This record gives sequence, structure tokens and C-alpha cells, in this order.
Amino acid sequence: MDMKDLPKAYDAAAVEADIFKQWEESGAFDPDKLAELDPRYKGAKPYCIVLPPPNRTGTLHLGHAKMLAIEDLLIRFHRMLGKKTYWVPGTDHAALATQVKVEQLLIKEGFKDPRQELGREKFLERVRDFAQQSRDTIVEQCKRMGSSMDWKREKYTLDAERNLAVNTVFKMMFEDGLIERGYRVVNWDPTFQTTLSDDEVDHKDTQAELVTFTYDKDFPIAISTTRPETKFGDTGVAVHPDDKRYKKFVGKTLKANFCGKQITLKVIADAEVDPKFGTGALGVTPAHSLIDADLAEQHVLPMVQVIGQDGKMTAEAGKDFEGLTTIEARKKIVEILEKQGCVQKKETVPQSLLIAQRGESPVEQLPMRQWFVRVNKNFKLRNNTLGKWKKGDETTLKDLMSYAVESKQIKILPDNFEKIYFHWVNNLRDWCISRQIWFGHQIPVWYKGDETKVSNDQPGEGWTRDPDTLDTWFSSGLWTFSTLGWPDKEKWAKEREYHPTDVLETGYDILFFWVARMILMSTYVLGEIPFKDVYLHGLVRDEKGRKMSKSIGNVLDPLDLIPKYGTDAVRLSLVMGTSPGMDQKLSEDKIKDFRNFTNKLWNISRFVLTTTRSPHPPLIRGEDELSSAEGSTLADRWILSRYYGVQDRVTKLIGDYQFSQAGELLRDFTWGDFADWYLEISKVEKGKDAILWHILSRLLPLWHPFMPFVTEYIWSLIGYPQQLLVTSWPKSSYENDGKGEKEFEVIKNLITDLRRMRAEQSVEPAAFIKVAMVVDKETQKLIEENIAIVKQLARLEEVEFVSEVAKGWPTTVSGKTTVGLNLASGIDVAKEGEKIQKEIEQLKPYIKSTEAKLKNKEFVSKAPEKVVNDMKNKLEEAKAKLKALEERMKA
RNA sequence: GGACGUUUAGCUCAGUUGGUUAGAGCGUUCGAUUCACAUUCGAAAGGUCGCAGGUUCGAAUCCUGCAACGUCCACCA
Repeated sequence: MDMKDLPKAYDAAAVEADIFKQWEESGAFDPDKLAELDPRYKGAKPYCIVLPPPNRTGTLHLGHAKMLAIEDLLIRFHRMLGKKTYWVPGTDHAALATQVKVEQLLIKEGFKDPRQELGREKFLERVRDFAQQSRDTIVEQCKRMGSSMDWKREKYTLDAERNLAVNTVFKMMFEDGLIERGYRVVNWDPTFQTTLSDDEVDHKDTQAELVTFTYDKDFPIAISTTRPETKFGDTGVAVHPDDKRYKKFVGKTLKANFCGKQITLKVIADAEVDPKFGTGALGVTPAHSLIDADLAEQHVLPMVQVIGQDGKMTAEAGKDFEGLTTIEARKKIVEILEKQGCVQKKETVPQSLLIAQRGESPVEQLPMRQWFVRVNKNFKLRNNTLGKWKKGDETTLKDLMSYAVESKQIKILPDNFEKIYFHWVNNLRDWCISRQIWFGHQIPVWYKGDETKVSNDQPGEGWTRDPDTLDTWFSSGLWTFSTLGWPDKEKWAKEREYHPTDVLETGYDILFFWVARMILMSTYVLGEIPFKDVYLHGLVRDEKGRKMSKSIGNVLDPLDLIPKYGTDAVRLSLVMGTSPGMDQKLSEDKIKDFRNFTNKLWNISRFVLTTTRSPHPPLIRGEDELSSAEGSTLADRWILSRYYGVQDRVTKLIGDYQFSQAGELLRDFTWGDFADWYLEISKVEKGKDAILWHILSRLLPLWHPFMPFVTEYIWSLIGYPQQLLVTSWPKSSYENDGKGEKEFEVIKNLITDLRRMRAEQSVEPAAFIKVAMVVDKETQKLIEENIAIVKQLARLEEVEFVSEVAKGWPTTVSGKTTVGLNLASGIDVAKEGEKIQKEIEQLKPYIKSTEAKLKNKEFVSKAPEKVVNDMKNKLEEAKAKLKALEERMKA
């Protein structure tokens, strides 16, 4: 393309697809092919991030886009640094979530009970179809975001290799006694007919009627409940040990006729009971409350299940109630009790209802035979683990999880999430891992009579497999190593070097679900941490701070935004102005601003491409070092010094996960220094081609991790033979004494002052063409050397150096230098006077307080020398400025 | 009930070991405009850093208390 024909505005939509294709086809996303692209990758250090596998439940949202932007930034940065980078791509079957989604779709299609009507195999077929479609969309979206991962290496939480890993770990845990089957109270979702882990249950605030009553007319103790229907299952009454009212009953067994059912209740004393709540007595329902089940276990109370898996009353509730819904039963019971005169009080109280996170249906707690992971149970370690335990030592899963973070082997960013993590781990209960849904890893357990066997395949004639599947987090917990070939010895040996992975980047909302479980699995199975750093990003909210949701209609879809503003702008808007762990408000305006910046970079490059000599830059790396003749003017020294300062700081900031700050620094330099000053100067002072290229060819790599498309595109237009994404990260080579920067500030300030005066004097532009100034010899020389720049940027036609300031002519001050400016004509003296007066007023208190500070002996002796010296210099400057201003006022 | 955050310019947010007169972007106001970019350029206005104490030579930053908002966890039956 002829450079002159470059479009005025960067057209992202027109070039992104091609660029991505080139990246993909070059093999740069594949860690094993990097060495073919550049020998420096041979034997290079590995750098690995596993992509938090998106759920195959639909499409990606802005939260995913943010995740991809940050991870791709890290991957591209480390790839350019010369690491063998492996970003492991994949998707998650998301068991329950996906099945629920498909069931809902099928119901919309007209099915009443899709599972029953279709049967396991046909139903699963539908789920798999949906998951496949979703997967295709997700992969396409990831590519649109520019994510540099190699989908040829795609993994799936439900594919054969991951299944082998799941079954292997299940067997290990079973043999270690960590996985057990038990009859316990679990969370049960009657709508979807499955158990749920504690983390999959939410609370919803509602109003409920709290009824205070006695079980029958003769019962001596009154209790309160919002769920009278569960009272058929009561087997105890609990009171506080110190409660005098009930002391005489403690230890006794009482009988009652509760709405036609004979029940037997043991009165127990437990400190957990709050004597001030209600009557101070608590009806214990071991089968339908996790809390009561704990009480029952301690006091040995029997368990009577009165609510069935269908959410209706069981035969244990008596003939009159069997088959009623809980709501119907509740109503009937209260009516009967009222008739009997047993009800003492009815009041409305706030209550938090248990509901399922997926599907929002109410959750019942009831006893079932399920599989659990025992987190508090001691077991013998199979590995040397975390440097604390040796093979054969006894510990618990909980201890492993705590120690990995406690010992700082895993660092969580921001670190306040470490506290939250510990709190969660400490209160962790056994993890119910069996689900009664069909979509997922089927539990590898076989039964024959009373025998139980763990096996991938049917052990022989007459064995039947447990129909349940595993909690989705069981398989995603293995993700860091199941994706790297484990447990296949050969494959694992090949990719072993990537584990522990370097960073786990994800939203803080799945810290418990996923991050914690990966730590559990990796420390248990491998005896090592799954990742070194955890970077938690915040949620993306709408401009009003609300969660994006379809019902509010405030969802911004990445796929709508990308064609409109370009991927680079979308990515920048998700990274800039954010910090880890903090939620982000995003509006289209913000994306628009970054689209403007993308265009700015485009035009900077277009300027350099079209105005400098051809062929443009030395096209081989390392041959663009500057000769001593280049970079000899003040402006050159200034921009080089600025650039290298920025480069070093940006490199450090990205390494420290301070992406937003790194980006801001780069933007300030690119826009504020390079474009607005240096490029303008290059129009006046010729011979800057080498430096323009020197900086642009480094700026593009620095920007690449933030905005890969536009930078790569410009890079290719310039004609570099090597793709930008595998070009090495710029290194420091500039020796910088800082003098150029300081001297240039004098020129810069002078120009700024002149510009301001021109703007504020509201004079005709033509009147402001001649300036006479009084300066010391040194400064005069400096200005004379750069006179062309001053004239051009301040739009003056003439500059004159005079011996003294003429009467009535304003003066101004730049840095240390007093400059008298004589304007040729048309100055509004009154206006200028006002302005000066104001400045004086601002200056005086500062001088006063600074002088006082410097007189303070304690301050001078205790403060660092640098602070004191800086302050002294600054004070001198301020004093000089004040003096000048006062003289000007007089005039 | 417990824990953890947040509170800085009109808006969105930076401010990492306490240290010059607290920053950016957007917005606002004023001005510029053939010359890479109107997706542009220059300038200005705008903040007692939520409140009250404390530590310190020095606090947006550390400590204590309070308030508002938010999130997570637990659930009083």
C-alpha cells in the first residue's frame, strides 16, 4: 500500500480478522512452535495460564471479555519477554447450569417434563447439542477478542482425558477414605431433583409467619416455628442449659399427639439455643435442618423424614397430610392447632428463604444417601507436600488448603481476599459431590448387592453403576493439571514444566467455588500448588453500578461493541481505570474515548510513516541504535529521556499486575509527550527521522499487550519482517542524566505561558506576534537554540531579547527563569493584573508555611535529605516568582 | 449477627512502603483550526481527600470511633 493512501481513521473492523488469522496460522499461539519463529524461544522458561473455562451455557459477556483482555495482556507481555507461553484454552460443561438451561429451553419448546419424556440418552443428546453450539460461539468470541491461545489444544471438562483424571482422583480419594457415602441432611432442589452444595444455595429475604404453639393441648413446652409442617419430624426439644423454666424437663422423654400423629420428643439442653428467642425452646427436626441435624447427632436423636424428594409430605406425616405440598400442610396444621387452642401467638417475621442459585426454586433440606468429600478427616499423604509435610504424614484437606496460602506459596491479589479465603476454609463443611442430574461425570462406583467398587469400567457381570453424576467443581478443581496431561504419564511428563501455572486470573465471585477447590485438588493429588499468583478482577457493571442483566436490559454485548469501536478499544476500556478486586462501571462513552486513542496512535504512526524518509526504519532488530549525531538537540534528549523512563516503569508495572497504571503512563507519554510535543517539534526542527522511528518502533511493542490489533497492523505496514507479537520487549539502552529533561522544561513552560497569555488576553491573534523578553544569558542561549520551536508552537513571528522590561508590559515566569514578555500591542492590563494578584495570593501562604517548616529543627533533622532539599529549591523558585509577580503588579 | 470492602473534582477513577502546593480521563467554560488526527489542538475553572479524634517534624495514606453505601458468609428455630 502506498503510505500516502493510508486512511485518515483506523478501521478496526476491516483489518482485525486478517490479523488474527495471521497470528493463528503463524503458530505463535502454540508454545511448541515459538522456537520456529524466533530462536530465543529455544529452551526458554515456560509461562502458563489456564483459561478459566467458560461455561457452555450460552455466550460470553463483558466479564469474560475483561478476563480475556487481562490474560491476553499477560500472555503477550511474557511472550515478548521471551518466555515459552502457554495459555491453555478450554470450556466447562457446567453440569447443573447447562442442564437447567436446556430443560428451560425444552419446556419452551412444549415439553412438560423433558427428562421423563425424552429419557436419559435422548435428553443428554439435546444437552450435548446445546453445549456444542455454545462452545462454538465461545471459541469464536475468544478469537474476536484477540485472545492469543491455540484452540487446537482445546480441553473440555467433560472429554475423555478429563474423565480419566476425574475417575483417577475419585479413586485416590476413595482409597484414602476422603470420599465416603453417607446418609446425611443435604440441600435438595425439588424442582430439578438434585442435591446442591452449600455454595450453590442462596438466601432470599422474605416475610414469614412465626407461629408459637404447643404440640398438643397437654404439652408443657411451647415452641415457635415458621415451618409447622416439618414438626411431624421433630424428635427433640432443645433448651438452653441455664434456662430455669425448662430445667425440670431436661433429659426427659415427652410424648405428644401432633395433629393426629404420635411423636416422641427428648428434651435436651444445648448452649446453642437462644433463651431469649421465642419461648426459649426449640423443636428439633433432625431430618430437615442442617443445624438440627448437628444437634441431633450430638444428642443422639432419631431422624424422621416428613418431606419427600418431590417436595411433598411423606407417609410419616400421617394419612391426612401425605401428598400435600408443604404450603398446604402448613395451612392445615395451623388451622388444626388453632381449633385445639394450642396456638399462643402468630407474628410476621423476616426470614431468609433457601433458594437454588440456578433456577431460583426453593430448596429443602432433607436426609439422603450421598457421596461426600471429607475435608476435616485425617489421611496419609501420598506426596511430599508444600515443603511442610512428607509422604505418609497425616493431615486434612482443610490444612492443605490453608497452608498453601498461609505460607505465601500462593499469593492472592488483592490480598484482602486472603482473609476471606481463610474464613471460608475454616468454616468449610464436608462437600457433597453427588448430583442427581444426568449431564456430567458419572460417579465411577459400581454396586452388586452389598459390595461397592470404584472403577472406570464395569467390573463384571451383575454390577450396576451409580446413576449420579459429580458436582461440576470436582472436575474443574483438577483443571490446572488435568489439562496438562495428568494422569497419562507420557503426556504429563511432556507438559509437566508448566505446573504450577504462573497466574490464575478470574473474577472474585468464584474464589470459593473454583479457586479454593483447585488448591484442594492440586495440593492433595500432586503435593504442589496449582498456581503462584491469583489475580482477582472485579465485576463489570453498567454505568449506574447495576449488575448487567437481561431483565434490566442493560447488558452490553462484546459482540456489539467490537464492530462499533474495535477490539482494542473494548479491551482498553476493560483494563484502564480499574484495579484488582474492584467492580467497574462501564459505559459506551468510555469505550468511545479509547477508540479515539486507538485512532490517535494510528495517526501518530501515519505521520511518522508519511513524513520521514524511505525506507523508513532499519528493519532488523538491533540495527536501529542511534548514532551520536542523532538525538543531539535539546528536544531529542528530552524525548529519549522521557521515553526510557516510561519504558522502564511500564515494564515494572505490568510485572506487578498494575495494568491500569502502566497503560495510563504509556498513554500520557504517547499522547502528551510524543504526539503533542515531539511530533510538533519535528515539523520545525528537521532531521528527526531516526528518533521518531526509534521511539515509535518501541512504543508499538509496549502497547501491543494492551491493543494487539492496531499495533500489529501498523507494524506490518511499516514492513517489519517479524510479527509484533513475537518481537522482543524493548530493553533499556539509553544513558540518561536527566539534564535534557530539565532544560526542556524551561522551553516547554515558556511556550505554555505564551499560549496561555494569548488565550487569556483575548487579543486579536494577529496582535500577538512579537514578544520581547528579558532573561539571563544562559537562558537566552537556551531559547535562541530552540527559537524555531518557540516561535512555531507559540505562534509568534518575532522574538526579541531586551535589557529590561518596558513599562506596562507583562512578565511571566518559567521555572527558575524570569522572563519579561513585551507584547507588541493590545494587552488588557486590568485583566492581567487581576490574574497576577490571584497568583500572588496563592503563592504567599505556601511560602509562609514552607519557610516555617524549614525553620522547624525537628523537621530538618528527621526528614530525608532529599525531601528537605527539594523543598528548599521549590521555595526559592516560589520566592523568585513572587518577586517577579509583584514587580509586574507595580508596572 | 459476623467478616470484608468503598467513601478523593460535576461524573468515572488513580494515588504500593507517610514526604514538594493531591493527579488523570470525561464533562464544563474560553480560545484555535489549510499543514498526521474535528476521533484534533491550547488554556482555564473545579477538591478543607465521608465525619470526629489520635500517632508523627509531616497523614488522602497509619491507629481508634462513627456514618453512608456495597459485597460475601451465617441464619433466630
